[in-house]
Amino acid sequence: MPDLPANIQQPPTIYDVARAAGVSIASVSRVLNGHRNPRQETRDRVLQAVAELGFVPDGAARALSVRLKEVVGVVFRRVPWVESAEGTITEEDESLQFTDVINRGIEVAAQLRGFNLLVGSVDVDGHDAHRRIMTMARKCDGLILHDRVLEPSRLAQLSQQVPVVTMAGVATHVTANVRGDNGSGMGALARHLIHDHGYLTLAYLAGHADSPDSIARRLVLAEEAASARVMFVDGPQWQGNYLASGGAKVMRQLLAENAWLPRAIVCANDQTALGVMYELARHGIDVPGEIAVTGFDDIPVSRHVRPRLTTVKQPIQELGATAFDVLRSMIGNGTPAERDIVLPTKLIRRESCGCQGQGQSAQDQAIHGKELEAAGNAADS
Amino acid sequence: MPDLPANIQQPPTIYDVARAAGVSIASVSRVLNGHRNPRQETRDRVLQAVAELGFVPDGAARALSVRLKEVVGVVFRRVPWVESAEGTITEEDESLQFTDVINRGIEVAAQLRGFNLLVGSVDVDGHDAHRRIMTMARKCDGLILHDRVLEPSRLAQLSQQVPVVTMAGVATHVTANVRGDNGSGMGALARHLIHDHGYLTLAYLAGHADSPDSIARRLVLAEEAASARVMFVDGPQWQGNYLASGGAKVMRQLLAENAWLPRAIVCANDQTALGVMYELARHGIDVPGEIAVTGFDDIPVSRHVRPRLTTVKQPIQELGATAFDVLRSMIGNGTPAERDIVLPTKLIRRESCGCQGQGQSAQDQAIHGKELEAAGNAADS
DNA sequence: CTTGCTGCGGTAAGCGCTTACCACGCCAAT
DNA sequence: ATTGGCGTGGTAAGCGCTTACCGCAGCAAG
Repeated sequence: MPDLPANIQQPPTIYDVARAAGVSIASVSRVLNGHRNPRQETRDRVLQAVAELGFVPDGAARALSVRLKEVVGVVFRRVPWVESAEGTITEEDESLQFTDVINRGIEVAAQLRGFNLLVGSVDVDGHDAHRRIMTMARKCDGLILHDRVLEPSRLAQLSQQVPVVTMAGVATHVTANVRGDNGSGMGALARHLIHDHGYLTLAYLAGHADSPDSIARRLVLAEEAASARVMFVDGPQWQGNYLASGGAKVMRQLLAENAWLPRAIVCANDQTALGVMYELARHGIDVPGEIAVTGFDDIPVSRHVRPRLTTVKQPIQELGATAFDVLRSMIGNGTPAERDIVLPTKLIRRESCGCQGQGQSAQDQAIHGKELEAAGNAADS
Repeated sequence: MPDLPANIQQPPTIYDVARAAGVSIASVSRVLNGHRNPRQETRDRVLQAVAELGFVPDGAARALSVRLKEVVGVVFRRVPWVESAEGTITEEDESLQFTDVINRGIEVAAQLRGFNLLVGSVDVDGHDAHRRIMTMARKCDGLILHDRVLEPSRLAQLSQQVPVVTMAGVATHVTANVRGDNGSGMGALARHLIHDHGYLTLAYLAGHADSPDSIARRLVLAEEAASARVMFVDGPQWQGNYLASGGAKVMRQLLAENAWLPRAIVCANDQTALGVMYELARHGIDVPGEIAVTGFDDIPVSRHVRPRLTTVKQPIQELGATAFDVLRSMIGNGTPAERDIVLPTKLIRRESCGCQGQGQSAQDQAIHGKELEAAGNAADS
């Protein structure tokens, strides 16, 4: 059987359609773009030719002409990949997490407006990250940047290529930023730990040292602790990196040197908390009995670990969708209505803080059940 | 403070650079594309102008000119989203799974070759999926299609726009396909259950009825069962949909009508197995004590559930990377070296099949530990 | 001194679209 | 019968690049 290389031939162009329909390329274009110009009879001829040839306009040509690519880009930092003992590649963090969920939110919102999502990742060393991001920028109408993918000093340069929205960063003169409300969320969490549980010693296990989110969360926690006259510790030995490995490493270190430990460890995010719980479990330390642990974000796995993680829920999906909407509003007319968008957060009490969480537990179960059922039905249809 | 709308002005074009450097646009282009033509002195002038203006060539214009966008697309089927009782949106399946891992593999491989990844998803009803995919196709140099995003009859039409590679489908005259080796993997799993564990009754909980993977896996299992004279059941009441919800639903149904159950349930994929175990646990049925359960794929969560899931490992990451490589080879010259690429699979024995798995467990732990450590160190650097 | 290379670099065509501009024919109004 | 308006659709310019083609020096060979 001769496998015809059916794809060496180029797809039809608008000229082919025009010829087939016996009209000019202008008319073809007008029909395709829903102008009211061409009359019905012409329109039909064009449409028929389009159908017969299977014509779809080329994106690049269209983009060049209308100065709109209908593509937005998102850049995130890839977590390191490791060769495991089995010889296969596994990644440090294996669940659908903060970044991934945000990206989904972006994608869904983009689809709604006829945009597609171009994804790019930079790795830890990110030596030529700058160049790669620049190139990517010129393939898009706008860019959404996750935390730590580009030195802030480069932002101005980037944003003169395309509009830029950052996630969990800070707004600048030229870029907008979308984030969760760290203040109210962390405030509620801190008061819960201090007043409801009566914990007298708290530690903050930080995210990246320069992360605005991490800094803001630490600040609020410190303030609440101070005003309640509760002991608060942090510092270099409590420096994590937003990854489970970072949390685990900090705990391993602390445990190894037999350091003093607080009654509750407030982590910069859920990932970190997961790492902490993992390490505590390995050392036979009971959570929350001996040490309470909390997270931030409410990523999906948080309610699947034991004990289930008490955390502050961010509307992760909406964070992404909002970022897209803001970016969209910047494309075309240059300025967004608002430069610093903050979405509400909410304390989610589960067991890792010491709550019995029976009610909560039942609720989660119910949700989970309903969810499975509903999804099952939908998928069957 | 007047926030200068620094981005209403268009980014510089090659003409701006040429003017600034006092040369023609041709020379600028030549310098940027590393031709040996322009002499050092000219080259320097150009480079300086480029740096001063912050010039980066426009992707669309470049694509139009060189007939290469350096973008590949991937389309996957989004799982349904459900309004939960809390009023927030959650998705049926919350972990980084088959599709996601493949996409990462694609993205990483693409980056290596200077390509970017355009992602698009279609939802369950996918009413205008066809049009959306077509449009997307013209924004890319090639397309990778996951299972069930497009009716096979439409494949020919699509592939006359751009080269197409399918995942876990079947190769056609015009498309290539990448998949795991179902035969050897399922064969090993079946023989393990039958000979090592001595189970006498097996059921196959299918994926989508028309999925080549699911069909192939079922076939091999049935053959092994037959040749060992072991009882094998499947059928409509064992029809899942590759989702956890599907597995759970099948079990709920079976349990509700008090149906007879086999000693071991072999699931079409890990997701399904997770759903099955969830439902069995809810009914207090011990896995693997009363019923053994196995999966397929070895997605990351498989080794984090209790009991840990015995499964057949597919090189998921490589599946994606391979798909990209094949697609890349089809871009430009029309035909891939091979149309049906199959990657090896491997039986992974954990506890859900009835193995004690202490050794395996220790190994997993070790890997996990090493992984965390290595990742932590890498991230710190 | 002419001829023929060779290295540089400018001119312009073209990639596949969209759309401003205009030509044309038709009909109502003068 | 001439004119002006309007609906229709063709012509061509332009989007921002790459590159084929060619002209022009400079220099070695005849």
